[in-house]
Amino acid sequence: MEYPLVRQPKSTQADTINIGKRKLVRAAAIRVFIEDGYGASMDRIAACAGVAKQTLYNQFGNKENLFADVIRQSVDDITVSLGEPGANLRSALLRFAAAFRAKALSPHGLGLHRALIAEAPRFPKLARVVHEKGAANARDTLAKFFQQAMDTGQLRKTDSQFVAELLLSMLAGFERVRLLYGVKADPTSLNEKQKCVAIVDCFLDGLATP
Amino acid sequence: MEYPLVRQPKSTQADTINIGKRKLVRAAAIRVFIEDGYGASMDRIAACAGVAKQTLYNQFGNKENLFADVIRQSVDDITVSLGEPGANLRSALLRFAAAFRAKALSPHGLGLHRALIAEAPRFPKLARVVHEKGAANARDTLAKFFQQAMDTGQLRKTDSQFVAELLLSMLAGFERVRLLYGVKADPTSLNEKQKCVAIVDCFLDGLATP
DNA sequence: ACTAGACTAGACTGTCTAGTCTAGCGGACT
DNA sequence: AGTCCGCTAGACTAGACAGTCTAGTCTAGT
Repeated sequence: MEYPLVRQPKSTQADTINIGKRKLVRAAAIRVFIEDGYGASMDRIAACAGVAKQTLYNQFGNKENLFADVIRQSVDDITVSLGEPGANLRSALLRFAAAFRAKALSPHGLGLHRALIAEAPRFPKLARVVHEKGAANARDTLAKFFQQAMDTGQLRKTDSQFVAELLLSMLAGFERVRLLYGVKADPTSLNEKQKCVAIVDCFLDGLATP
Repeated sequence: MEYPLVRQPKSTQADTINIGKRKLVRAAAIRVFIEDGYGASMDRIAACAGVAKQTLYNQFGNKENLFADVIRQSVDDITVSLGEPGANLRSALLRFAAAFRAKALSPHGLGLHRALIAEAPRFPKLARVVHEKGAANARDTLAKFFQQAMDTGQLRKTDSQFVAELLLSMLAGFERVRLLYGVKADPTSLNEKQKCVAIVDCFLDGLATP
């Protein structure tokens, strides 16, 4: 049984459509979809939003739209900023590493990832868009950053797109899979910060100028 | 519409239960589950196996059992062998890299991965077992290998479990995600073999003795 | 020939869920 | 006051699907 997060202040909107309700529905939907995937029922989302089911349909038309809206919405929040390339390469990467891992390995990030992987065959366009706005975008930003570092001789010259992918893989590869499989045990002796350092240093040593 | 892979030779078993049918069902089920995930209907699996639905229930009791059986079955085939550690570290890793990527990035491997990630919350025990027999097993094998290499001074001493995870991440991190999201385009300029070499060399440089 | 038991095709049941519909409520504007 | 319109609660429809059941077929062993 699900209970509403917030009991709306009775609605006081003059607009043709109540924007407050829309936000309420979105918040509930993201919660429920992340928890249960696309299989979650509209009844449950409505209950969880503290709203009549009809309101879901008034606002979003159908389930696909609601899912797409909610997913697109939350991908915007996922992009991770990267400092300026010049100053200190290593410390910029360390900051990025920590921020990226925090998002990718959070329950929210994992739930989104799971739901989308599961439904990618059903919603190929949505999946592509999310990948472009999320992972591919992060890769391209990193790649540009690395390209500059290569041009200024801070890194060995090589395919910048590929090494960007490599760093992202190292930051959220095996461990993300482990968490997606629901396995808690981490046989590693390192804490979060040590992992970031180890990854970034391994990466930089591998890419050092000869 | 689905058509049977093989039209059974009419069944000629005296056993209480027809083993030929069992194999037929398993083969169809793995195909269909990999394609559609756990949501695939029993009717479709039966049609695809060229078998009556009742036979599925005779053989496996219910859908959960069939799914678990089929998944467990196909994880056994996924383990990748690793040569002896002594001889040539780099070439052993290169062989491993190619074999691992071939399995992890194949449509079969990806389908299995997708189905399991989607259903991990519903089947936590199954997910844990698969992770242990698959990824965790590969990691432990690699870790043992690296530990020996560290003991003999071929690699810098560090947490062998962690670096094993790191290599696996590099081999199937970003790219696996891209494929799971159904994105075909690879902006990278490297071919499969070049990727293996680049990954292994980056890894070895990062782990080189000082 | 007869029997046992696994198989088949397909009808059937119960449940679940997306989506619709209806009746009534209560602000907000005229 | 009266109308508009989004809201609510909940009944309802239609379709999908797991799982069961039935009637009848085929094969092996006796």
